[in-house]
Amino acid sequence: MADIISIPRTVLHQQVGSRLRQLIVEGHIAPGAKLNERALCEQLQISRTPLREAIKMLAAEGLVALLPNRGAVAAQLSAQDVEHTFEVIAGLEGQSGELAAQRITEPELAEIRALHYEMLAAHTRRDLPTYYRLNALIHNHINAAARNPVLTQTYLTVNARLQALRFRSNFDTAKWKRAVKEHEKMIELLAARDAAGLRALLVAHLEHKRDAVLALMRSGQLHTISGAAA
Amino acid sequence: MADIISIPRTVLHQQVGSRLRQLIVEGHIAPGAKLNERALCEQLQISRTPLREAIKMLAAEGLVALLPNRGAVAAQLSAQDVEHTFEVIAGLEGQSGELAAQRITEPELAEIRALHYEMLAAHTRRDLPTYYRLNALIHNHINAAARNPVLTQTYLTVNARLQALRFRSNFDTAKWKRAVKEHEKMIELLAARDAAGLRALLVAHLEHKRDAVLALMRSGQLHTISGAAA
DNA sequence: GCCGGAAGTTTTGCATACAAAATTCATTTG
DNA sequence: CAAATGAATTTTGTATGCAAAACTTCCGGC
Repeated sequence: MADIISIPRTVLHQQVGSRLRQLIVEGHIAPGAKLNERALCEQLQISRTPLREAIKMLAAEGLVALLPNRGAVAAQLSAQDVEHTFEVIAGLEGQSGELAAQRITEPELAEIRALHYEMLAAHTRRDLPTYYRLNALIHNHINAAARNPVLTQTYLTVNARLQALRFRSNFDTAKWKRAVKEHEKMIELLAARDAAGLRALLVAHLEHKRDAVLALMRSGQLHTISGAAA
Repeated sequence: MADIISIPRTVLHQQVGSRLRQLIVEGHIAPGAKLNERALCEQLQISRTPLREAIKMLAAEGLVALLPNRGAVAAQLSAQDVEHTFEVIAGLEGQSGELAAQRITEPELAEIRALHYEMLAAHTRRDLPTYYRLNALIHNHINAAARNPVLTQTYLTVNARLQALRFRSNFDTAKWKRAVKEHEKMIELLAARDAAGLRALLVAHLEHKRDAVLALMRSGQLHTISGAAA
């Protein structure tokens, strides 16, 4: 019964995996940076075995790239990679919205509405960190309302690669305003149970985000090298 | 669509990962079966280290489940898991079709048409294995025409979980006929560059497949490992 | 006869050891 | 002085060793 609570000590390679994932997604390990096993072993106070197992997991998630006989590096997305990844994310989030519009309950909708108002407050105060936190929360709630753990898991895995770009630090005021507008429309469509409409909106929303990120990349404000991948 | 990068694999854990993936997807390791490290080490003639690293990769892909202090088992999907997974696959393949309709070239379309006629021949001969091979080939070609490696990779990873079900051994004649009809329509929509139409068709196609698989699961006819069935 | 538990065995998880490949660095040579 | 070469060092990849957890077996008690 208490299996949710009674997992205090998980296996080491899982812990290391979570920690590494955090380090990469939060940018403490920059895209393209080499993952030196000895250094990480010392830093995390573990031996190489669980570290290597964790690295292999992150490689399967697409967060690191394995170079034969040369270890692993944090994944570095080219402009094309970013486009492709956003395209997939748009599809996943669009489907998430489509399903959520069909399956969301009134209490869930109310909670999202509340979060939306909190977000408006953050926007008014120009409080970007809080805005981002609430923005992510709203998207997570929509995702949860879709009631499909496989979809959620897939979304989180692919999205982690984009989060590693750390494109949150810059934000254009006009674009911010548009994002807020889009969020307002989102709530309306959810309330109206307009599945197709919400899908379309979310896809458009992601396209705008993609364009913003690509613009940042081109302007060099993102530490990403436009490689010749794929 | 196998990995394009089929350079002679130099790293052992990659080889082991591919082999294990094959064993699970092809049903030689049944869903729910325990992965005994010692036994697999002897069978594959390797030590435990690369084996364990490979198992961690497969766990990240969702092909095996890790039980703390109790090793790993091949993933076993519940009816709900199957529904959720098909839902995601439908979205991915739908998007794949949508993009393919926009991006496919004439030569690619011609090749798919040719494969389609070969498939019709296999259907007429009631040659199920060839039919399946060609069916998979056509879907892979459509996927390739979408020109999004991230989408392809995501699709392959999620789809591998379903392939492990080995639901191909049984096929109803009426359903087979419908599947052929759907494929015919698919080509038409591709030729007409009807992106929305192809998406809708593929989603419906996957829904039918899902229903067939769920019916098989309920009747307990699943997990019957038919031989190579060449 | 069946259940519970303790000793023995197996298996897993982590650490370490060893070998091969890659990188570094100094030296040599044109 | 620059490029090339080769030895020394570092780093990765694989195998093995050891301890803890889980499973098995067998025995005694009810």
